[in-house]
Amino acid sequence: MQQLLNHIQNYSPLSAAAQNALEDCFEKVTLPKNDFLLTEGQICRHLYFLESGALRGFYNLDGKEITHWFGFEKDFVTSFHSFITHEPAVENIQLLEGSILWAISKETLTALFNQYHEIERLMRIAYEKYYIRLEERFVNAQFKTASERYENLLQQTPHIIERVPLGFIASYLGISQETLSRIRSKF
Amino acid sequence: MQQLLNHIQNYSPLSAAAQNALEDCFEKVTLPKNDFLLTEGQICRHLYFLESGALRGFYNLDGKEITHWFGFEKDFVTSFHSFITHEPAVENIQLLEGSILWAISKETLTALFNQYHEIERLMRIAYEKYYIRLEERFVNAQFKTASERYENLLQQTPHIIERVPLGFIASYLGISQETLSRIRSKF
DNA sequence: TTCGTTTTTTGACATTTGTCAAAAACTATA
DNA sequence: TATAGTTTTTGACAAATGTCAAAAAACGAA
Repeated sequence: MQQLLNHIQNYSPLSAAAQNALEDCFEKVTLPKNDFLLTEGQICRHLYFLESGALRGFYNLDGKEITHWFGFEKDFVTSFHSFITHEPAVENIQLLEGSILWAISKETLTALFNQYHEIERLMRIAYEKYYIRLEERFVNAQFKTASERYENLLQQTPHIIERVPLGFIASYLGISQETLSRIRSKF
Repeated sequence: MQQLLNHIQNYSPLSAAAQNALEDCFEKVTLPKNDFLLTEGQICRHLYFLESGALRGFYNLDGKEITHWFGFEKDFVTSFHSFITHEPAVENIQLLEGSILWAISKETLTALFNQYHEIERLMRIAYEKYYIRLEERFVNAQFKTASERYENLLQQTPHIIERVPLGFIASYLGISQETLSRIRSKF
């Protein structure tokens, strides 16, 4: 929990009262490897902070699992579309490692926003960060070649390669596993 | 200006005081076709609301212009990365049509956030909307074929095709102009 | 309208990436 | 350490998309 409070105060400082309120409202969740945090069709009603561990978001397309994002330590994770719109999620969230998470429901978070301007500010800033992170992934996906995307990954988030099977990484990069394997053999 | 106030109150209601503050802080900008709102290397210090007209964001890669987004009526536009991080923009923003915009500087906006919780809330909600919009574009870019992306565009934002040259649309979809032309000939 | 410019389409070919099947390498565990 | 299961690599070929050059069409100003 302290890790969560420390982390978010990199975004914006919090009063003691707001910190206490957050402590009261987040609930600890411990899950083993391969468990699901969410399965498609459910409405995702929680935002999670990943204290330790790793997970992936994936959806099914023509019988194949398409992994489109990963979460690691200090990431906020949720099925954003479902969480924001209250529509059923199209994706699954599955643990890649045994993990410790802190969960807060949308209702509780909304109540905190009403009570503490500073918490809503935090969220506004978090969205900024996540927006530009996504924007970068978008540009990579749309305008870079498969090799460039892999090299980017090597340079910017090498920890992913060490912790995640290559099959998941291939679809994270938007290429087939075979192509990824061939790219890797050229180094 | 009234259009701006109406539009954002779809997100979240505003007190009269907040509305007046916004009215005082946004400045009207009128620009002719082909003018630049921003050129690469500049720090983008403003957020704009596009009341009427159209524009594009593009950057240069190997001598080619890569258009990666468009803005139309009722869109908030800025170079998000630059606006958020205060780093020089890698992109240019150019008017596709003569346009009317409302501009607010980041400093002024920050001051409004401090004064009006409800305005910061509005921004938090706006980021939510823009986040899931971008997420959808990302999934399209990474996991859909060129034809699927074009069909998507036809169904979801047909106005783009009517108002923007095909060359820009091709790079918006992440394909070459020739490929786009061939896809179109199949309908 | 006509001329010059810009935009869009078409053709020929090259390159990248995907698919399917099989082999090889790795991992966990009995 | 032997074995079954999983993950990764390799090969052969197919499909999608890109590139370059030229033709055709559309557009705008005089």
